[in-house]
Amino acid sequence: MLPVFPAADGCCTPMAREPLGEADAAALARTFKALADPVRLRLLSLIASFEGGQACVCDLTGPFDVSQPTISHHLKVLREAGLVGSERRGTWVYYWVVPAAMNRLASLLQVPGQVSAPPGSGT
Amino acid sequence: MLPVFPAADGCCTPMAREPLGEADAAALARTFKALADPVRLRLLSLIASFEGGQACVCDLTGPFDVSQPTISHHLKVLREAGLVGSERRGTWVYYWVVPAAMNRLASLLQVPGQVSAPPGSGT
DNA sequence: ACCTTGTATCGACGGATGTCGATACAAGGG
DNA sequence: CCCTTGTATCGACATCCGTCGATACAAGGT
Repeated sequence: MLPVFPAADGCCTPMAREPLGEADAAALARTFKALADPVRLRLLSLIASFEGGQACVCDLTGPFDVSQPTISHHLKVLREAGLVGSERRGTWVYYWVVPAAMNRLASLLQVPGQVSAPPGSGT
Repeated sequence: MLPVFPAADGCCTPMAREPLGEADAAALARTFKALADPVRLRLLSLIASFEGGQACVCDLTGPFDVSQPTISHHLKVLREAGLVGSERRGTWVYYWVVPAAMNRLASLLQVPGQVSAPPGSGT
């Protein structure tokens, strides 16, 4: 399984550089599955946007049209994917995003070479 | 639907910066769904790794344990997500990744504040 | 102790998704 | 033309996934 921590600009070989192995692809797919839901994406950006980068579940149930158990489920998915961390503080449970995990994904997606030119041009 | 073209290093506001709207989240989730499969991830990196950045379907069916219709299906998903482009050239159909789309996703995922500290990061 | 509030787990259900074989469509060669 | 090769579509099936209500667990106040 790919390590999650060492996120940096050039930490991970972009997947466009050499073919992904089966195991890596499976692990990566699991992570992207966690991102492949509108509620979870909004949860992530909502948590990250909170002051201090943290939010308790009570802050997160309001903005959504889904039930509290569903929010709890989505938070669990994000946590198990390593995208967020959580901690109980008294009565409340707080969540925060794990920047290293997000940045690692970002660097994996990066396609070197060109950024904003139409495909198939010359080459 | 979010535009796919204008990908650049700092083109799009990272989703960690302000809460994603419902529509944007839905569109983004659709894109990540396309990435949330091991076969599609390997296809993507395999295509990108080919010389010239292009591969015909006949190059892509071999490395996988799934049937040709399944590969064709996955390529369709990637194409409809805007992650790859395709073109028929004689008997064969060629695919290439769309760097702008990949880099846009990468910049959206980026969480500012804790990367690899480029020179002069004031935090 | 009890009750209240916050959060997580459980079981169930409907819809989405990955896979296949069969088959249709596209292009070129005999 | 027909046949061969390359690719896409179709229909069917099993599994996965998001959602819910009910309920269990956690912590603090009275």
